[in-house]
Amino acid sequence: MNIGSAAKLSGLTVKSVRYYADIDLVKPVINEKNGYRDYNNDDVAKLGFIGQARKFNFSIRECRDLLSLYEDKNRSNKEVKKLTIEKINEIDQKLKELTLLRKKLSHLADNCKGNGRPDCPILDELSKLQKKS
Amino acid sequence: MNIGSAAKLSGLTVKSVRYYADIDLVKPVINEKNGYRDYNNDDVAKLGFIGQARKFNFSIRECRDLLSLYEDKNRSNKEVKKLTIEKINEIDQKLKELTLLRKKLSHLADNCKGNGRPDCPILDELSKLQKKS
DNA sequence: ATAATCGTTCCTGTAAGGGGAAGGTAAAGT
DNA sequence: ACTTTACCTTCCCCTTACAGGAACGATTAT
Repeated sequence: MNIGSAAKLSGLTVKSVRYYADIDLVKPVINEKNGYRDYNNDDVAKLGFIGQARKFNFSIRECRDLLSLYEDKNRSNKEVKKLTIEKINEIDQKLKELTLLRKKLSHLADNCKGNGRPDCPILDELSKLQKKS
Repeated sequence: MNIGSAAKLSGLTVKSVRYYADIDLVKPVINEKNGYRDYNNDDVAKLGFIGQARKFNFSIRECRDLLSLYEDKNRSNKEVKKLTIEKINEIDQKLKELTLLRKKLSHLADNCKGNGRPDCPILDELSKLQKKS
């Protein structure tokens, strides 16, 4: 099938599918007659798989790893679980950072009356050169 | 002072300081003799201000806004507070997304034994084409 | 035959700089 | 005075994961 159908079936954009072909992630056969990319059902499954993994925040590099595990029928579920746990840890780290950031920002906001006067504790705070992070 | 000193005093990298000059965020005087950028204390204060705002996750575009408020002695603290609240809301949104993502991922991980066998519920799940997000 | 839709490649842009090359300038050591 | 070292400059490529669009060819529908 052509790229449009493959994109629709896998739930991706044509741009993404073409990009994945460019970076050798999912390489279709090339139709010699017209130069069109020709995708089969297996390719569509891989594309869908990647789409899901991307939704789970896996990078393209990680998708590549997952895909090779996905294609290897003798792979160990240990590696897959390891990748997943690492991703969870990453997310936890990000959550921690964002939570701290939110705390600091709301502290700033709480101290500012927002009453239209020129004095602003937020700007005052931002203008302090801080030596320690 | 030269760019190196300005960078050190403001806690930024030389690359960043030069970049901020390139995008007209903090424009130093140019020394006609040697073409060097010449920063004064006021510039350093602005650079430090930007560095702080960046740490608080404000984008360059937002830093530009904050900076013009910072420089305007008659500004209203209302606008500054508004920007801050918006940033907090953004962070809340991101926190929500990440939390959901974490839940989904740990659900995946929980269902996988990771015992070295080839069957992997994680890959099985990722290979499902999902119609609804 | 013609128009609409689909496909192709190629170029540009995104955010916010990092890395490094090539070359000029200034300060410090000998 | 001379050399080494340190610092400055511009310029270009690299990063992520595509999106947007131009220019042009192929296929399909009217």
